[in-house]
Amino acid sequence: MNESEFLAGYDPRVYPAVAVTVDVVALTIRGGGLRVLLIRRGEQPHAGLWALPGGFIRPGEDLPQAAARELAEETGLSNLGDRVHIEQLASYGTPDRDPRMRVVSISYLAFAPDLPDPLAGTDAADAAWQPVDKLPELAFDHDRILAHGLERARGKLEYTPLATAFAGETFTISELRGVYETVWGVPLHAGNFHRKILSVPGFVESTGETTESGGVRGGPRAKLYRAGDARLLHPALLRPAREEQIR
Amino acid sequence: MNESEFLAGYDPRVYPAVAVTVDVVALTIRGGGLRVLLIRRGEQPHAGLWALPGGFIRPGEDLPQAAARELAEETGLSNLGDRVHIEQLASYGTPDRDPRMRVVSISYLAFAPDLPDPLAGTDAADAAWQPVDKLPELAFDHDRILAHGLERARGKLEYTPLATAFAGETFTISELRGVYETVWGVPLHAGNFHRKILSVPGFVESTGETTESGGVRGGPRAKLYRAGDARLLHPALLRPAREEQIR
DNA sequence: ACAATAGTGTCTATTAGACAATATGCG
DNA sequence: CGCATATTGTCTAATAGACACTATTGT
Repeated sequence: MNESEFLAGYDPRVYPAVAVTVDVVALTIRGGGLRVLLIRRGEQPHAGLWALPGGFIRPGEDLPQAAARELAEETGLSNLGDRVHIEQLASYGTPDRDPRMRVVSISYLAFAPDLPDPLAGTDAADAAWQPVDKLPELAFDHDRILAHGLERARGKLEYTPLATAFAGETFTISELRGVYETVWGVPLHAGNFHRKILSVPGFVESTGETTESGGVRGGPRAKLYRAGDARLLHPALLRPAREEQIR
Repeated sequence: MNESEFLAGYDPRVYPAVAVTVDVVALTIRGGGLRVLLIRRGEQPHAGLWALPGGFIRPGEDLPQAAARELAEETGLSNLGDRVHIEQLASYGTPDRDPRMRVVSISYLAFAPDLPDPLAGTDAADAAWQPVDKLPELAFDHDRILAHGLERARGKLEYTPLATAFAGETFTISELRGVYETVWGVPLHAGNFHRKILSVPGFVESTGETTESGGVRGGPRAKLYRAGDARLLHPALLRPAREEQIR
């Protein structure tokens, strides 16, 4: 190892600057479908394209904190705090993923109940919840990040109670089934689903209340539940076998 | 938003430098137990403490490439390429996790069959495979990263064929069972395990060969298998229920 | 011979899933 | 009234796990 290698290996300050950003894949269920929060970029690069909300981390700011800030700031949705579940997704650092400079992005995955329409934030020309099955072209490598987020979300519904994060404070079993059907994109058997949910310890707990009225097309009032204290579902709710995804 | 906020939000160059490192949690099975590759730091900070192999990313270098390089470089183990499975674990960016400067670390998780002893690399005073249940104090927040890696590894054995990455090119069902027992830390029923493995499509495929001899304490020769083409195990191999881990 | 291990057989409790039945409430 | 929906019941096939058995090989 010569001196320049030594320096290159040991002192990061000889490098061109590396910027660190957070990007947020925020998912919700709206209009009967799964939607992701996108902002339209107001500035170069990729001005005019849609992108995930995100931006540079600030000094002294922890990563999850930066993700929450970007989500709130770029959409005008504040006070999200306790209604949104947020977790780290993955990091992306391919050298040319941003034309300006070396940018490493830490992505976060957020699950939200149906929220108000976002307001375009400070550096966004526009912001909207967009259906994940009818997406515009995305800036940078955000299509890849989003695909990764969707895959993660679908998987986590199986073995965690995360589906409740898409529902309101209280919900019916049918509403919960709607979450699974929407995220997984498959119809589920109402009766078996109902029994299965109630058989998983700690998934949901009864509020003792029922809905005010039956469904719009009739039917009895449904019992209301809130999220239970389980962090893992045991046994898990497995998706119908997907032979093609195994290999 | 005033001008300084504007600048802080838009131009990363006004920030103090952020350094990006990769750290690798490399796991193997040795001496009947699960072990992790640690290096003893030769330099400040935390000189003398054990740490995960890792270091700053280099210009033009992709993140997985950096992880593979650090693993090879800091241990003297080269040509690992095709024998080691490596995947991204998580990222850590708490502001004060490194006393020198703001450092964001992307961690990688590696699974390896039993490899030769590492050689201390260029900036490591020492390097060794150390049992995960008898660890020394670790530098930085590496204990947290390692704990996260172990948790991930244990979980992935359930629904992916990753256990084969701990075995050699070919292996017996008993050896594979040993991997599960070691990583999970629980004994498994030999007969039921055997049947279960063979029932999962694409997990293992027979080589048609058997071991050269029986076990050291007797027994018939075992059939040899190699990893199959499945990427997911279906149905999964679930760990015995862990009531305490659910909530 | 004896002990250890590979591999297979069998039985039972549990579970997933198909299907049915009943009751409630909307139009 | 007629239909959609919530909830519960029943049956069957598949599975996990306990246990047992046979065959093979090292000491």
